[in-house]
Amino acid sequence: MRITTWNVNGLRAAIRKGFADQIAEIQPDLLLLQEIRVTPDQLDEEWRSPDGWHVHWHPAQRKGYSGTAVWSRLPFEIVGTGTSEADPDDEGRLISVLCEGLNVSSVYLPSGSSKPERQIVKEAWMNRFRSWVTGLPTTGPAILGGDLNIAHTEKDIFYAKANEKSSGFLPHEREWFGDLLKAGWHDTARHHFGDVQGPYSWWSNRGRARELDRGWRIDYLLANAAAHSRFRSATIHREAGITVSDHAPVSIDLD
Amino acid sequence: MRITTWNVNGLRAAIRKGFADQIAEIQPDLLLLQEIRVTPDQLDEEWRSPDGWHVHWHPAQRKGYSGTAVWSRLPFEIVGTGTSEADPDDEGRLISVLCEGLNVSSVYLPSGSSKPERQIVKEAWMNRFRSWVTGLPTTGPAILGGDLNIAHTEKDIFYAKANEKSSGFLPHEREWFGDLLKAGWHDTARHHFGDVQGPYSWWSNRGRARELDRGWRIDYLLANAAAHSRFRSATIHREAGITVSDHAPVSIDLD
DNA sequence: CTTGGTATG
DNA sequence: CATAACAAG
Repeated sequence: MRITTWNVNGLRAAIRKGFADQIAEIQPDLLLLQEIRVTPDQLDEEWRSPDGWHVHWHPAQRKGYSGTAVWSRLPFEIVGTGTSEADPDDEGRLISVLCEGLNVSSVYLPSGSSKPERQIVKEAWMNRFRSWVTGLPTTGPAILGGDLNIAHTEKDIFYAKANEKSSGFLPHEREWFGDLLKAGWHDTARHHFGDVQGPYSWWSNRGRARELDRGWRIDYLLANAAAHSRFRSATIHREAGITVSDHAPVSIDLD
Repeated sequence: MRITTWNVNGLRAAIRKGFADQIAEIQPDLLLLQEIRVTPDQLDEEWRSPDGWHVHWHPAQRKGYSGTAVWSRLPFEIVGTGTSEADPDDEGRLISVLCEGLNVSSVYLPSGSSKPERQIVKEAWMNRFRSWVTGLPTTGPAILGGDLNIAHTEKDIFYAKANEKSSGFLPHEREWFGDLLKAGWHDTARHHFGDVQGPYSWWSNRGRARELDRGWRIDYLLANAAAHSRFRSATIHREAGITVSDHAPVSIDLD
């Protein structure tokens, strides 16, 4: 089965720019979306309940902002949203589902790059997310997929030196990500591609960052032990996204 | 000499869509602009001080909103802005210049169509404008050009019946316009085209209003007696504007 | 339906 | 540099 995660940077814009064709090409069984920036009622019926898919939307309260979703070819049940009972998750950043015994989450960590206040929000979110991950059931296979807005190592970012003080590549953010791996989560794409530079999953819209492949790898599919034992391969669809989003879709194939 | 008035609906957008070509085509000696929606400092030097023109900008205080300008091939002096000493005209709606003995004004009356408060503002503006017109020197030739946001008669609007209660075609607005004519101002385009339906100078962006020519004539060049004695012809450049603004440029040729 | 400003990424 | 909400026309 194929699981794909994609920060679409506004689903309505993505649809205009060829989202459907790219999904038809990638053929995921499970599709984790981030930054949908839409509520279902703003979509045509055709997109709100697309033919051949089971879909769950988890939009933000605020219009045109953030939001995640899960699309699946097979039926699934919602396990939960947000990091705890106490977390209303009104920015629509975390949704977990159970599909064919596989626990799959679509997550969109806040960006901290716009202003210091947002970095505070990001770090609070990272803390809550860590607690939430720790509390996940350890028995069945599980996948954490989404835009974590953090590049892990110097292999995951083109301009490592220049970004040592940038949100998304701060030492303590990289360490936070490392802790997830230490806790038994596998970075599937890194596992697949080995110790090479890249491949990246996000490029700034400014300048010619994408064309020059000056990107960051901030979109991940993390697998726990049970899921990782079924891992076959990983793909970063670097061409697929070009016309659609500033992020590339990222996929894994599991047995 | 040719005088042209044009509500450009955002000069920066107009420039992107071919403003320069249209002006080169029309070849005005005096160009009265409305709804420039820009301050000179937001323009490149090339547009702030265009080659071969004397230009005066009268922007609104508020960014991206309203504003008028006068462009002239020959030098001119500013006679004044706003309707009185007491009127700061901070929406940049009225500028008068003196060029070769001709008194020329570019005026942009408020629209009242968005909400009742704006209709109040429009009517206050109409009253001040009437006083201002009355106080103009009666000796030399004078032209009042611009977007008055009022269609005068049923010949000046496609859907007369449907718009009897619409701002821009209200009985007292039409009467206010009639009073200008009674005070000795000549509606040059109407004089030129005679008692026919149209030609219109503005079409809604909604539906296919322009294609179906369901428009309004709300852009005028009014001439006092001295100017009207020099009147030769009038043109509504119905094709020129199509790619640029929702208003067509309107011109007169004077001896 | 379009412009342009703003917030956010 | 792009998306989307908004205010205004």
